Amino acid sequence: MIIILLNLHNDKRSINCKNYTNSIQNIFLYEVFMEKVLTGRKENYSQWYNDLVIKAEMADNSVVRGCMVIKPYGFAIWEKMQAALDKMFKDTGHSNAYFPLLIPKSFFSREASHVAGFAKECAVVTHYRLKNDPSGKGIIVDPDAKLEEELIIRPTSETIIWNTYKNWIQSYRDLPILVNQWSNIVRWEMRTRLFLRTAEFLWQEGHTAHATKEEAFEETIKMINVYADFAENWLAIPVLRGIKTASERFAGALDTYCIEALMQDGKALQCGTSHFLGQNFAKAFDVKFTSKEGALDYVWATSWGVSTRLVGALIMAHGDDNGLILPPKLAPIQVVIVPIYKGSGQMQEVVDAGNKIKSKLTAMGVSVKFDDRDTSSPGFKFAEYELKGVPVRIAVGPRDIQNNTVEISRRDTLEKFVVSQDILVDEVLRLLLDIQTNIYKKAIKFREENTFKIDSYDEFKQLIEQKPGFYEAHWDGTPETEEKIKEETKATIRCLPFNSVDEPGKCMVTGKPSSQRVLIARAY
RNA sequence: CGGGGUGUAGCGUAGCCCGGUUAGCGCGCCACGUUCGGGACGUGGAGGUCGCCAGUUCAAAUCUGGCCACCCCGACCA
Repeated sequence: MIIILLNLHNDKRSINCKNYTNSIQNIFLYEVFMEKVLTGRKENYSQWYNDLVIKAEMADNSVVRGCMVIKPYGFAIWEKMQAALDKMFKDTGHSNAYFPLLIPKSFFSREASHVAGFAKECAVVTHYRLKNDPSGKGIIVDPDAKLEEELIIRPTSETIIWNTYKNWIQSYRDLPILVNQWSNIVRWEMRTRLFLRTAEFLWQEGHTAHATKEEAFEETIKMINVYADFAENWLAIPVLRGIKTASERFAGALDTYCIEALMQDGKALQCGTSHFLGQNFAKAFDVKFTSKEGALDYVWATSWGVSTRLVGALIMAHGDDNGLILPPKLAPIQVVIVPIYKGSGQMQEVVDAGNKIKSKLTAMGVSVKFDDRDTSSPGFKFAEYELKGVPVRIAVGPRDIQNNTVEISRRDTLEKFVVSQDILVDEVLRLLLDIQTNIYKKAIKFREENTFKIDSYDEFKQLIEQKPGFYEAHWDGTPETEEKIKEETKATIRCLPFNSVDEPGKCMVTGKPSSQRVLIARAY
């Protein structure tokens, strides 16, 4: 009998087996069936991710290939990220501005490596008008409306910004310029995934101009540290800071710094980058300034950015088979209250109690949703908010009103307990803090358990298949060896981590001398 | 952009191989009633240009061609 049920369960057409399982009163299998809303992480991680993004109502695919619709719940998470980051940028002296979406094509050819890096994935605007198709079939591009100079939809804004900075900067007194912009950009990607890689995405890009190399360098490091701080204290995702190898460097940068995080499937995700641009863009756009001493010199530059990809990071770093697990600091809903009642007689009393709890928590700055919809059952709501990763759930029913209690459940551990309403607010505040640190600790533990020192290339080739994760290995510093590793193992050098100790060794591939271990992983 | 797969109601699908009634089923949705402490139940109901365009045929969800979209695997990337 059990075998039959399991088969039914695995069969996608098993819808009717609900009744069937009921009829033989097999409660256990019934529950297994009901929980089967998401694909399990172990079963198929990328399917789990795709399911979750859709089912938690974060985003949908658009009819336009590679583009996504960010739905209110997903966008609310992004807005919370924006608010936190924006404050951090302001606190470090930056101001927001906005530069245009469209960039003259010629701007891109000014900086040689920049154009080489982005040319392959640019959307181009060639015309400015449509007209009715003379053959009567819809609408066509008007061939008479061809642009003199074609425009590129920004894949990043260095060129348009440095062309503008030229007009802003004459003297050292005009420096530094510390500007950030929140915008969308388009990179015509071959293969896309919601939040992780889409043709259009939202991000912020900081663009700063400095009088000295030292100052620009300091800014580059400062901002990668801001990102690391944000990742760990807000996203609750531990990150490694480091410097990219030449081949992974931003097109047009002298150095690229990054934060790298480990996802639950053992793959690395680059979560933010900060570029030391040297004088490359100043030279390309002829941006010079007169120094205190009266000398004329090119301006020093940085740029740095994080994107809606961070929403994907959040999902993959913390989620479980029941759905999202959101860090309380970024959760659009921190606490959901679910009323439980029998019949309309009890309803009013319970709803009143729920509203009271809501206002008490709201007064303490907690974002609360009281879900008093009469159209779905408590059990349904429990599952729904677990899917959406709401950190704390409070259930109130007649029994609670009688005992002056509530039932609290925390999303990260799924533990449930009953507390007195007298200490409810304190308990919730404590829980929110605890969940924030707990999921961070859990992520650190996961990273520790999946970070390996490796010295043998043969061993590495096997292990990267069996136990994907972060690998620390010696590398001889040549692009040839880097390329070889990439080709043979699909893993890449993610970065040369800041925190790695000086440790003379031998390159695991060539045996040539190496001064430190680098971080190698398969990456998104 | 290369290899593979899939497209039938909002979602999941049967039917397609072998063309022929009114395209079947589950979830969801709507109405009413009973329910409500872990995804409730009953009764009734609505919902489909079978991805799009052409072709073959007396007749196309079904056969042929083209196109589009999505998924998986590669190359490229935040």
